[in-house]
Amino acid sequence: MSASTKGLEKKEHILECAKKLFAQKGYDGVSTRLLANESGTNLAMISYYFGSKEDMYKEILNKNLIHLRTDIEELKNPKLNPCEKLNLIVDLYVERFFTNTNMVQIVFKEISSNKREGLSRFVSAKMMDNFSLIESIIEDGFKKKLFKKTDIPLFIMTIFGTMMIYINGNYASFEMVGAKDTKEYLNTEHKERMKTYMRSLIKNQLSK
Amino acid sequence: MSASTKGLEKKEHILECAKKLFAQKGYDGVSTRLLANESGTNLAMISYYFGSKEDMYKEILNKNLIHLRTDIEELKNPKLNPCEKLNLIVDLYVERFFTNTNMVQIVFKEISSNKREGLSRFVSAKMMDNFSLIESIIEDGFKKKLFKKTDIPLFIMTIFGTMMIYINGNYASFEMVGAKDTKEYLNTEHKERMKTYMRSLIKNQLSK
DNA sequence: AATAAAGTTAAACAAACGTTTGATTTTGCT
DNA sequence: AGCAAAATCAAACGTTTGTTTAACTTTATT
Repeated sequence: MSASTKGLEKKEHILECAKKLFAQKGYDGVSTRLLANESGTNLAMISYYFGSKEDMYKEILNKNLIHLRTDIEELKNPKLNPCEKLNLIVDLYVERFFTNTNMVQIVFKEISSNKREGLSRFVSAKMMDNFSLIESIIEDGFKKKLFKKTDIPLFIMTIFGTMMIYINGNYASFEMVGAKDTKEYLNTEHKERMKTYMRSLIKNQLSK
Repeated sequence: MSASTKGLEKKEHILECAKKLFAQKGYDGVSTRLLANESGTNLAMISYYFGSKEDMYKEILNKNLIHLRTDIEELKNPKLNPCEKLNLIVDLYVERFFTNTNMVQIVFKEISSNKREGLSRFVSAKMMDNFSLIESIIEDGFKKKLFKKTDIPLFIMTIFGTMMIYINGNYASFEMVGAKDTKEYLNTEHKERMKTYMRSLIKNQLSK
């Protein structure tokens, strides 16, 4: 293995540890020394690889925000009606939220923070991209007289709010659904339960 | 005005500033010096009044958590059916969320944090109290065959998740609903809009 | 094998942190 | 007015913070 490859692996390892820590404790709650200990690397490696703590944080956001983005070819299939499209897209979000829990937590912490104004706006804008896709599908459903009227922005908040609170709620959330720990909370069974529920939400709120 | 009264007023003023700052930047994002500047007091007053930064934070939580609690006599009125009760309770939550935005933000930051384990569990438990009241009303609706079946824990997350993301979402949220700033975002018009929407959510998800 | 580049380290840096000190001023009470 | 308690202050405390340094080891290339 080449030195640069090994270097990249170590860099990735640090990023992975940082992601987990930021998700748990927030940006200000994670010191460079804690990160160095948890990742088993020397303190100086953070500056060496990333320049600064903040640059590392931004790199995590930049690298991972794309994973939360929905961009699937199937949605362009004209045979699918808006309801089917919506179910498809929400299924995908549940899937991604359940497999990128750390990122979901970081994104929400960032959005709900007023510390790094520019960054918050950037992350918010990325989320808005996701929202607008859903919005257009719902509006299409209106035009085709398939959906009843609802408050679209608030309904989109409902969709994301439900998933956000599920992923971010920790003890409160996983005790609610009767899971005994985080692992059980995020297993396939609970993921499918969420998908089923989200579909019922869409059906009840939109279908005539 | 007596010295002790004046002292209490100042103490309250510091608490009020701290609440706002913690809501914006999180516990670790607010230094005692920043708080001293923003509140126009001397740095030493924080220790003088509260003992420590953490004790002050806990005092904020203890003093304000009660405000998010729902405990109204009207709910015991047997003439109200479960749906009316649910509308009543959700109206109340919207009202409280809109008038205690700082506290909502702090509570959610605390719940979604893994930094102060004991405190997170404490705040989570307080929220669970609120959930259980809603849960019992929905279950009552089932028994009386007024409600159709749904995933109650997830529906409760939907209710709180929608309001949480509205209050916590900052730019992302208030741009979505077409508000130009925070003030407009939280005005009576938008509050009533949220109430109307929440009622539709309850009706569509629960009413047969 | 030699040289340069990349990676790693312990130690040190200045700045910011929460908190305490001791002196000083303001207040309430007799 | 005089005195004790409460409130306020600038300064300093010892830590912790993010970052840098300079010496070193390891790796890659010739």
